[in-house]
Amino acid sequence: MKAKTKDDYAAQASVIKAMAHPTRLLILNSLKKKETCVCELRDLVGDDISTVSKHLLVLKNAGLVAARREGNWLRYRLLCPCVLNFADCLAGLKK
Amino acid sequence: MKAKTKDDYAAQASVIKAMAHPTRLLILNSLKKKETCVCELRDLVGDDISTVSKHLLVLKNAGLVAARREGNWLRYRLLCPCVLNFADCLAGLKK
DNA sequence: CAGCTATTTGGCAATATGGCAAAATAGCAA
DNA sequence: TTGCTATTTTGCCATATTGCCAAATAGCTG
Repeated sequence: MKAKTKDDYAAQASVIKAMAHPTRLLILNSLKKKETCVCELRDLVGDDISTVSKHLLVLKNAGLVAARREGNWLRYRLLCPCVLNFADCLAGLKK
Repeated sequence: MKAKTKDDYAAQASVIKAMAHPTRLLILNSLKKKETCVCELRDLVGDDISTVSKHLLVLKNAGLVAARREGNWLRYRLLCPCVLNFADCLAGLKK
């Protein structure tokens, strides 16, 4: 692995920042199991649907998820399952 | 892996948030190579030393680094190298 | 002790973020 | 077209974060 520039770190940090929220981690974990529409995710996390939508936008901009329209529903899916390996690695840290 | 509670996600998110900054990623990568004192890290990142110190505090509170005093110097070291595997996984995402 | 170096802390202004609600948009069906 | 549902966008406000400077602290040496 070569030396990284500040830009490299900024790019990584922006993706990590996208994960750095409890609700978004919950969403990512849920998407690991299956493609899910926004309304299901709203029921899961319990926040206002506009809030859930904003979280999904954050994840989409970070390149972590993608959406596919199916009739009225947008089904989101996880693009990078490796992020959850990381979450598991962290789970071992604190306990 | 069992279902996680909101608290589990909050704990994970707080660690991830600690990583979600370009300067802190740079610091973590540097610490992977060797224990490093604050003044060396200041030269590396180029910010004011108080700013670097605050970043290190964030990392310490997250449980990612620890400090050891050696004379006048505090040498910081990385507690959880696995976090960098994650960063590498992300690096593969964008390119 | 005084004087020095390394580091942390407090305060502050600028900026970013989270979440709610209202308005806007996209697609379906009659 | 109108009406309906699912979703996104926008505006707003409260809160959190960032990074600088100055002051305070911790440990060394003489």
